[in-house]
Amino acid sequence: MRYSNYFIPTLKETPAEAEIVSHRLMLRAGLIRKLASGIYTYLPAGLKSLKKVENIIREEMNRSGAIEILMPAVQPSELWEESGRWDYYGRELFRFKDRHNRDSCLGPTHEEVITDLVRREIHSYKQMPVNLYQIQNKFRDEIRPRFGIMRCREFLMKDAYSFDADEAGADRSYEIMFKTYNNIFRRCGLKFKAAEADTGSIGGSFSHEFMVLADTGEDYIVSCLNCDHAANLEKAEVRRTDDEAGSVNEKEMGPLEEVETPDMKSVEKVTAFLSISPDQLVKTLILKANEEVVAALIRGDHELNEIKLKNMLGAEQLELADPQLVAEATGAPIGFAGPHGLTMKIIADYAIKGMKDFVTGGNKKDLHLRNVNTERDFHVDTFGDLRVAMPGDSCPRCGGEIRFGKGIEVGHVFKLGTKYSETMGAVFLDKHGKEKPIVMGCYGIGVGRTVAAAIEQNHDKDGIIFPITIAPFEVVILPLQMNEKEVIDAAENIYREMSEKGLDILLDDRDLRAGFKFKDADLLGTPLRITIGTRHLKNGQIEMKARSEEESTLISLQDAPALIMEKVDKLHDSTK
RNA sequence: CGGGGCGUGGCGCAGUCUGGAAGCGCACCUGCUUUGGGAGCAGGAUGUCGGAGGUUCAAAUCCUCUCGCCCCGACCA
Repeated sequence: MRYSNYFIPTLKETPAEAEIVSHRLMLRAGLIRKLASGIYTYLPAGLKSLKKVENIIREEMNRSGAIEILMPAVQPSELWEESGRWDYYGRELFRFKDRHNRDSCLGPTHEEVITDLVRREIHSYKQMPVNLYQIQNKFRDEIRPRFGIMRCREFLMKDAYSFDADEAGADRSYEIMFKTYNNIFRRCGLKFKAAEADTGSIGGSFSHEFMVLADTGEDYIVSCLNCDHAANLEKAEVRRTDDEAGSVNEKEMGPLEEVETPDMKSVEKVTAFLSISPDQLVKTLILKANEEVVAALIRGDHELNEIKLKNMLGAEQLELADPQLVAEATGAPIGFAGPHGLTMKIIADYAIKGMKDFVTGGNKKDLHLRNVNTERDFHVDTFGDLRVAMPGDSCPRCGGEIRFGKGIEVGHVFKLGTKYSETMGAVFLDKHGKEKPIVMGCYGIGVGRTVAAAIEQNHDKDGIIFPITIAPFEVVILPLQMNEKEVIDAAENIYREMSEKGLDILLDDRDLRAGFKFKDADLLGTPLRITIGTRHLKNGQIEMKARSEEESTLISLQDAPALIMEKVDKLHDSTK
């Protein structure tokens, strides 16, 4: 491609709206432009990068045996009402009415459409397993779009859906996708982790998120330094320790006593006043799960993980009770709730189990209780893993040291089970002629987000450092003196010869100063730069420099094609 | 939806408090010089000051309403 005939509008200054590095660089390098909040145009170079990711995905999906289809973005409300998600998905669904006043929406995901297709077409175990995927724009009316291409309202996504006759088959399909995703992200040149995750509004029995490790990520992940376990913080299990197991001998317990704690509503204030440490206090949180009021007990220095509680209760909605409800339920204002004397269901974190003579609220204004003990003073309905994992905890699998980090979710694989096939009646006949629901899985990849994540992970002060597999161009040629015939000829020859060998090359044939071309080349992040200038050309030499390396090397004009090819191959090898 | 901030030439901003000729840098156009890390000089073009209404002799500036964008939070593959 000749720069003079192409369109890469770079910016010297950063637009004020861009906060994170990938957003800034994508705007500055002329890859994207915004149309409205969370709605972006891909400019030519941005689109090339997007297409390269798309092609890697397509190749690996096809290799795994998955089959490409294309479903409509416009979907009728009936299907969503059938699955129950017309209401459940909520405000995030872009809805509209057509001219006949029929309710419709723009697809944020395609479980309903694919399940509808499959229930019409698949009737026998002989037709499975099958995995159908598409690469298509998705629409989600995000509460708050942000970070440029990272969280948008319209975005390109690869979504795949697997269909199996039984659980074992579904597990195999999941496993194949898991491996395929590893191949895809490795080929994109990313450093990533597969983390255990919550299934959220997609539902299903288990899932993994593919997280690109980056400080600007929106998710927290916990990973083990010893084994390959990793999990999203909202899912991360807490390893139970031995002292949580033991029961406490009643004879050793101190007598329950009331203590005045005027206006002390926080853990800090109460513990400071009573000269105890936070792990000797138990917080009592009042929550509303669907319509039921429940109490959750958490040690003072721990934090409730609402998702764990939500899953344990099997609740669709869970929220902290408002002050009025807390007063009704406990008889005291917020800050003085305690389990003693409560009538509602009480759920306690495992850490409570081994505690003895702890402090709780007294269910009365300005009152706390000392020497509280489970069983003697109140009954716990269920113990469970309810708290957020924190530094100092150990790996739930191997007990190793765990590390906290941030990540960008670029892919998500779910084992759906029969959630959709049952509600939507996607059934088949097995070997014995018995009717069964199809066992499903679904697998998404954010294509644009993958490009943004790659930039988050690969950049420096001068611009992007694209992995060669997803760079808009593999090589950029900079002829520095556009008024010198020799320079132009050399550039044109290399350009022609390398293009014929199939390389993706940008020839910067603009009549600009050298500095300008260098700056633009660094910004766009093309992995390999060939500089041709009078300075070295008079010795028959040109300059070759990898964007990711500090040093450039002089090579002879004659050897250039072979050496460039060799270097390009080497850069590609690093993603294999 | 709650909190905070911002809308002035293509981009980045000053001017708004305290009303009185719309400015600066970059980009753009012309000419000359320059030419290996975002050139210099000279000249030039470019504005519904987000929009509507109001106050005033006079509004980018004050008042009311409204639209859009960004950040934090709640929410969310």
